[in-house]
Amino acid sequence: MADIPIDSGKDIMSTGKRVLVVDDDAKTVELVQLYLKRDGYKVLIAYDGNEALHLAREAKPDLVVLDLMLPGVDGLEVCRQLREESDVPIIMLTARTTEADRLKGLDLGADDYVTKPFSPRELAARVRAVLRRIPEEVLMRGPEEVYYGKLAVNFRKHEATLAGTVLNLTPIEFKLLGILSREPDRVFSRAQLIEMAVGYDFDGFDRTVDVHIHNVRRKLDSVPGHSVQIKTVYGTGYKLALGVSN
Amino acid sequence: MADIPIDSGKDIMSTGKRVLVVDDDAKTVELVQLYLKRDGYKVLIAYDGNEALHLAREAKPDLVVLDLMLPGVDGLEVCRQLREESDVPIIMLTARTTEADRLKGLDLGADDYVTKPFSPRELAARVRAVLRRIPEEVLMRGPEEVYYGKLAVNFRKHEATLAGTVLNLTPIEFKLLGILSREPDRVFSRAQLIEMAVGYDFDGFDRTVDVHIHNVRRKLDSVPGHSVQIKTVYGTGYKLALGVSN
DNA sequence: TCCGTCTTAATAATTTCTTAATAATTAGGT
DNA sequence: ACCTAATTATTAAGAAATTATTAAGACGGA
Repeated sequence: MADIPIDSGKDIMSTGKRVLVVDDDAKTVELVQLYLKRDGYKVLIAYDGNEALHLAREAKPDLVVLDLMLPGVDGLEVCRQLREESDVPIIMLTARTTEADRLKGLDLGADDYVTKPFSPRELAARVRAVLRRIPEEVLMRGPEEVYYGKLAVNFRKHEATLAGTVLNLTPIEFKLLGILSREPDRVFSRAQLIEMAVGYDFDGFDRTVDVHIHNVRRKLDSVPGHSVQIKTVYGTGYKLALGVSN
Repeated sequence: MADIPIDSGKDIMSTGKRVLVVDDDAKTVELVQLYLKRDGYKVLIAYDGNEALHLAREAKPDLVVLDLMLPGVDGLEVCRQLREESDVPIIMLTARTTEADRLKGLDLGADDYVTKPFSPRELAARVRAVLRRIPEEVLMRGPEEVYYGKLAVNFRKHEATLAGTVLNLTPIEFKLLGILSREPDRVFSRAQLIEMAVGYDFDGFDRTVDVHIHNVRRKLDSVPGHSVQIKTVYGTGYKLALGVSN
């Protein structure tokens, strides 16, 4: 097999997100743990419902893999409790596959299902899928580096330079400039920019973009003798353009 | 215009929009269906390309979720066909496809894509996101740029040029000129123009258009050596026409 | 804890929209 | 041609909407 995992996941690795695995079967847990660790996640383990709830409150994991069949507090109950306390994504492990069961899980806020018996590979892929809120493809597709005026944006190095000077951009700033650079002159709405740079599930406020754009502009302007600028299109959004040299 | 919530996703529920899901894998379809239904959409299902095209023509869905790997007619082909017939937004489901495949899909007019395996919750969120920005992109659909005489209106750049000179138009002015340019020589009433350029719920009075038209004319006239003009049709409205060069 | 980043909120600055008043033009009847 | 009523053009000012800027708090990671 192509031994390159479906989505390279390497970006996620570095983030070291925490995944809480809840299952009373030690063997299952071990197997899952192995695969998740290989993907670079930190794995927390709970063998029953109470432990799960406790750990979830303590460690605030980024995702919970939850078996429905648990000793003590039932899996569905755990799910409901978790939902009351946070928005942490939940992947349910279940042997039962009736429509009713699925619906129940959905109503309780599960993000995805994996039915037992499952392949740990599949589970790992689903974990990546749930945690992958911003498709890295958005930034990684297309050429490795794009140029516009004296601006160069290198996506492999994750680095932008203007007239040879390295711009010290934060992650969001880099994504914004990357998006704009890919299609200079095209206008992007704030909603589009937010979605592509922050994530489709961002539930904040459009105007956050303004601040990021402002900061990118500030950094662009700190480099003298170029003409790349982010233009405001009143009532619509922003676009990258060449203006008067500064 | 305050207290109407700006649409935090799930408000769309009440609209009951129709989503066509095209995939040959019954399990995938079922899962997607569950999540979309929970969000209040009416879900139509097709298991192959022909069925999909048929249903799309029949039911005119508001959005299509389209798997690329289909038996019979290929997903890309379905995408292309759909695009020829309508502007319905398309979200593509791609398994591990090559870069080339994805770009192809986007070139064919897909609005977004999700790679398998995906979290159904993510898909639901994307559906909301795409449907949310339809109104703002309504002008973007159709041709990216239209020409009339020496006038060019580019919707992607949100920029109009006359004889190569950029016209500095306000949002409403741009929309007005865009509407007129799409169908030169056709007369539009003030009510039509107001509705299309300002909004369905404008509660002001018709004559406001006159001022905007006046301003567009002024900006057109500031460019010498062309012949594009907005003509007044007494008692009826305005239209775009070619007149004597100025 | 310290540091960098993100988000939000408040306020300032800017641009655009609408209205209203007046002038100019048109159409139609005489 | 002339007169009149209706329609449109022009202008400027105040209102409204959008964007810029700044700073403070939240949050997570070294």
